[in-house]
Amino acid sequence: MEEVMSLICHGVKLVKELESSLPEKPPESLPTSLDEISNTFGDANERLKTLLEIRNSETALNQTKPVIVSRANQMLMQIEPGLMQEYWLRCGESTSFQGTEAMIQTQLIAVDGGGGRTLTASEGSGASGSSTPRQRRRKGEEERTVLVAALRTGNTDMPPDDNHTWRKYGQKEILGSRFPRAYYRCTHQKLYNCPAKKQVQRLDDDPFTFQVTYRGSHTCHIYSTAPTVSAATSIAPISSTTVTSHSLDYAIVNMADAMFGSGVGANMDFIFPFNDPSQHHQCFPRLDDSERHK
DNA sequence: TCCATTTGACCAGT
DNA sequence: ACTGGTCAAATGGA
Repeated sequence: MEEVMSLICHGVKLVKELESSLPEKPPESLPTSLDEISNTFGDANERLKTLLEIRNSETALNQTKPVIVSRANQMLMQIEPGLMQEYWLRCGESTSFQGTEAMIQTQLIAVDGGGGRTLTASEGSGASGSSTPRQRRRKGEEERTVLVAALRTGNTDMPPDDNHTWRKYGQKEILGSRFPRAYYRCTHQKLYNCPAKKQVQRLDDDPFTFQVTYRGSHTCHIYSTAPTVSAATSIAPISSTTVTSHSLDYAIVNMADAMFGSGVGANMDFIFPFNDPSQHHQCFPRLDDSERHK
């Protein structure tokens, strides 16, 4: 891990050097510098992915509860203590910071098949005489569980904004849990038949961490092309296999954006796979009330 | 009036 | 029988 840290640190240093020398730097020398930065971060990224894969497989084998540590934060603090502090200061209390904090997910802790099923119209007739059958969880339905840090400011009861609009449709006391579980569905469920849902629950042993389980994917489209990095940096990547490493990617790009301006992160596409269509959110971003459909 | 949230009840799965 | 997921009526805010 130290190796990865030093690589990231080196990459950050290179970016800083490039930034400071940018005005007088001849354009011909830019590709070399960018290549060097690209290789450094790319190497760190690859090593980090390998490490995290090993770690995740160990977790799965041990069947132990994941340690709730904002690992990316800790790592970055280790790299350069002042860096994170400056990053936070630059971000202040802004939404982007909260989103980033939210995105610093620590582990992909579960992908299971679920136990329920979806009733068909014919078999759902028993639901208290209701004309519409109750939708139950699909067996084998895609499910991604991530841990996100609670907001330290504002309403800490709310899960961090993930740039989607969710409507709460239920809350349950869960046996053995100190905190209730909240159930959300996509606001556009009816309008666009969007099946995306999420469950949010505080962890018993760490009330400042939410366990967020996403089910279904958004079908309410807006992006006809790839979203910009500024969008990507404020939207948590949703993938059953790449959540952890990409979160770190986003965190690092966010830091770069905050440290060096929004352009830097955008220029880091070559390092982090924002161009991967599977990473694109397809749901509408939050709309102002005035813009919301009536 | 519309929309989001709350909350008790219902129901499928185990 | 118990638990978790969902529904839907009631309520409140804009």
